[in-house]
Amino acid sequence: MLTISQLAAYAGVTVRAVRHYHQIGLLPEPERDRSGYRRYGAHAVVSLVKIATLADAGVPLAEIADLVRADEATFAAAVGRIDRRLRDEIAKLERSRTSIARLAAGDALLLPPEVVAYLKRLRELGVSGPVIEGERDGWILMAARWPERVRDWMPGKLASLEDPRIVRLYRVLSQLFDTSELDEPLMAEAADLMAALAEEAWQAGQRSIDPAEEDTVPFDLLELLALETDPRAIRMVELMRERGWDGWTRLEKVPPSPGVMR
Amino acid sequence: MLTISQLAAYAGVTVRAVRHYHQIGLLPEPERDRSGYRRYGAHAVVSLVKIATLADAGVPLAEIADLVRADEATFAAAVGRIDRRLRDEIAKLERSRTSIARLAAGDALLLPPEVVAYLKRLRELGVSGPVIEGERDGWILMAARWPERVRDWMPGKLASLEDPRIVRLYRVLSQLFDTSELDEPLMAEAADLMAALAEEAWQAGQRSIDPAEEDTVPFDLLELLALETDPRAIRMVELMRERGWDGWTRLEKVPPSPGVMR
DNA sequence: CTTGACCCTGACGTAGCGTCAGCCCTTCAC
DNA sequence: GTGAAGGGCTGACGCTACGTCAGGGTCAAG
Repeated sequence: MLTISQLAAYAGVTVRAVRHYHQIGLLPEPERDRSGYRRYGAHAVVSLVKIATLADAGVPLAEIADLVRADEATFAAAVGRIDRRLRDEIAKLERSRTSIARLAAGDALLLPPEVVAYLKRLRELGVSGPVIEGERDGWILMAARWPERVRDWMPGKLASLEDPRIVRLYRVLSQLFDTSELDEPLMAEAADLMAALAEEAWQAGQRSIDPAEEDTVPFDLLELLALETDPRAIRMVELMRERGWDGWTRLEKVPPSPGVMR
Repeated sequence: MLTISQLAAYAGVTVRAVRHYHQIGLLPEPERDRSGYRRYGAHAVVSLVKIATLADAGVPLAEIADLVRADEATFAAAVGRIDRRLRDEIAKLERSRTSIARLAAGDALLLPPEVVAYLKRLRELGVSGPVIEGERDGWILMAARWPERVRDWMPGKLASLEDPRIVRLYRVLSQLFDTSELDEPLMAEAADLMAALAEEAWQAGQRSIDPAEEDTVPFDLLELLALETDPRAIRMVELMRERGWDGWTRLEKVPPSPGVMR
């Protein structure tokens, strides 16, 4: 007769595992000796070896009980189920691994490579940290909802960086948001630049996305993000409104007003 | 501002997951509106998208907090750790899958194919169910401790089935244990056969395994298994002892005695 | 005013054990 | 005889990442 630790050692499992199998009724409780210790015979060893082998093969404990005494059909079905489950788990982990691999290459997991390239270009153009972080977070919002569309947009965005006025705008914004001061003349310059660019896009027929059938939530979040990030963004919205534009990141033409927003 | 379900939907997670992230401090609790509802801004969306993306990539939640604001080296190390962990998990599941595949082919998971072939041969020779089950359980015990050695033994075991006396022995045992009667003359025949075979093996120099340096536990369990399985095995041991052999599955020469065992 | 869709907190459940805590039993050396 | 070591016992909490009630409040629409 064996003690619990001898039994466990024979089957290559821990004592705790054996007690667990007792607890869930997978392995019957054996007789106790006069001091209350469990004493195991050869049948218990055979049972435990079977259990341990199946468990090691990835069979859920709940199914092992049925499995060890099932007929052909039940057995085959169970094996099929288990195999499918394992296959799915493996596939999921494989996907995780490729994601992790992309992680090793920087922002690439959260943003499509095109966006990463765009942000890199901004950095090269001397755009400051805070502005780039705002851009990145904004693109994360967009990419979360429209991963494919964002990729389509990027060539245009990248090309627009050839326009010296746009580069100038980014640099002005950099200067604005890199300190904690409120530089009113500089903000006016930024607003003028943005208004001019918006007007040009408007003339060229580039309206904002049709609000009728579009999901505006990402754009709303974009506005919100800017307002949350820096109180000066509120002032910028005001300045734009004075110039006849509503919004900050997605501009709409409105009658110019000198009023306060909200 | 978003409600919790809008936030969750945007990031593609469940409401419960968001609350869980709050609970473990992964995502900061937002302001509440006057009815106690959580209200989220754009920054929360960005944070949650990051968290969800990393979690989906298989990063443990406990590491995500560090990961989203780690320096280069820490980040690379963490990514390396995570990738290794994923690789190991995949490898384990792959092994499980091959095991499961073997399961689909019968006993093959618990016993080496050679033993399965041996048992199949016994069945062909007309050995009855109970005896085969006893054999199988016995081999499970042996294979659990000595998987390799068992495979080496099998060619000899298989060859021994060419000996008509051994086949006869198996058939007598089948007849004996297939009913619940105690057939004394048949038991005597079985004992005579076993004794003769043991004597022959002994003459041929095939001693039992050297008990000095051997692990006898598997053999002890084998004896125990027989005694547990059927009380008539006790009688068989007595009969063998009268013929000068000790044990039942691993025989040792002893002075013949008509006494009772133990 | 009701109805259905949300929101809240709190708490238990999941799988398979690991790991105490607190106590008993046996054995061995001193 | 007496510690100390090395089992064994039960009971209970911990871990992962949430799912799923239960019991109750809130909001918007018909």
